Amino acid sequence: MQLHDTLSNTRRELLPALADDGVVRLYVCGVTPYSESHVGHALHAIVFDVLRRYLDWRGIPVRHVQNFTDIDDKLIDRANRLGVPMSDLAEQNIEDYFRQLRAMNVQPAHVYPRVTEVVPQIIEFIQGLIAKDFAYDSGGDVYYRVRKFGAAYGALSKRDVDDLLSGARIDPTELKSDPLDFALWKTAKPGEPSWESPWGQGRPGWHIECSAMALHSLGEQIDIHGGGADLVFPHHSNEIAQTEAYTGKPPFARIWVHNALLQLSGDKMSKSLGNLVTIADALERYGGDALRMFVITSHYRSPSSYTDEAMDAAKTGVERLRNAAFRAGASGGEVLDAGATREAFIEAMEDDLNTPRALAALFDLTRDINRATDAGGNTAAARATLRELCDVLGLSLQATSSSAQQAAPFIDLLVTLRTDLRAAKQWQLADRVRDGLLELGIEVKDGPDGTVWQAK
RNA sequence: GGUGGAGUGGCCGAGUGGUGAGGCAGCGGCCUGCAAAGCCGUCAACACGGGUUCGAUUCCCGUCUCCACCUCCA
Repeated sequence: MQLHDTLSNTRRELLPALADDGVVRLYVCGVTPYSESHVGHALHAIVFDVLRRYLDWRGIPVRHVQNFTDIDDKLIDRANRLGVPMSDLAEQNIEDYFRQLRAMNVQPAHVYPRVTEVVPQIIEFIQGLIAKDFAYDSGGDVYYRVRKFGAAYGALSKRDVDDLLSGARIDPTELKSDPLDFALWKTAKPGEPSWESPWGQGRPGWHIECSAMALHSLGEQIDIHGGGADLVFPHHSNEIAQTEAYTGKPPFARIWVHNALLQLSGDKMSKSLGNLVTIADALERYGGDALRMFVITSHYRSPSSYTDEAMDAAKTGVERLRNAAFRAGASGGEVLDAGATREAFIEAMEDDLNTPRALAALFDLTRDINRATDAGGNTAAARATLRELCDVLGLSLQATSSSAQQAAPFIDLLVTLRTDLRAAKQWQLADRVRDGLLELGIEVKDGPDGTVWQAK
């Protein structure tokens, strides 16, 4: 499989995996659980879930790690404002996030490390950097010597280290010896959660957290490091600098995979307040499959905009796939072969996870299935393939909500009654039943083999 | 200002030096008691100006516009 690598700006072959055991090591920068997750986080989760699912499906062993940054400035601020412990706030948001991942049919990562679980390892990491003179203690803060790492520091973000100087943040309270240096450890301020360290009470900086968690959950070198494109600089640049300086084993990651960010346009009025759409909003309005369809409709490196029109189209598209995947068909007749679809699907996915093209193959198969079914052909195997490939993309194709499930006996009764009315050519009454059900979100469809219904 | 990316038919969105992407919507037809679903047909694009080429949406140059990053962010 070929994946675009941000560092070399080229496509790289994923296999073979770096480690002897052949397991692809995948580290993805996760969320900071300081507030509700928005659809951008959903896109991120779905993109890497599709990658993970595809590798699983191809029989490629993968170890997927995604962290939670549960020590963080914003987390501290918000917890203080709410008057709750930082850990409670983080826990609450992590629980919500997990629930939403399930609703989006995202397979859990193998490990979800948290910063609070690896503080001793972080301290050890920093000590190692100090021992190699890549870091220095300055009044209880510890900073990383960016200059010492050299020009390689700007490689990922394609920036010249000297150019970075002009943009470097100057905070008078910090005790850096060079403006480019960044904090590995921060002295505790009053009211902040803190941990004991050789440099006094304090807490880790953001960047060192991910380096330490990746190192301790996957090892010194990994195959894929993923995250949002907004993390390229400085977060991932810093990760490379820290980890490679510490281990002395470049490259830290063979392939850097960055998903483009979701635009939240179309809502000009609330621009000032941040026109964020939460995952919960999107799920309630369109459902997990539609959200996922929206994401995989475009390539993960192309920025896309979340709009109602796009979501409506995605939802309708899912229904088209679902209708074909579960369409009743004849068991006799000519057997429809889906082999070409499978090949096209794999070819697209191998090509830097080209989900739009993979999806196009599935829609082609959908048309073939419908056509063959109309012609009395045997599409059972083709439909099974469609369902299988949809599953690789993480589309659940589940039509019926739990509430509709509970009402199923009553709906069945109404539908049976309506069938009797139709047999008696009582069209007006039959239509009243159908219209009434539609208003309740139940769609009734009459086919040659009888009437079926499903929740819209 | 710097770095990177993008401008494709009504909308979303792939891709390619010359062959139909795909989806959603529209239109006409078939099917249906009527619908829905489905099928067939149809419509239409490659920001602008140059250049290379037998031929460019696809390569090169320029212009315009948009976005991201350069500060916390998936």
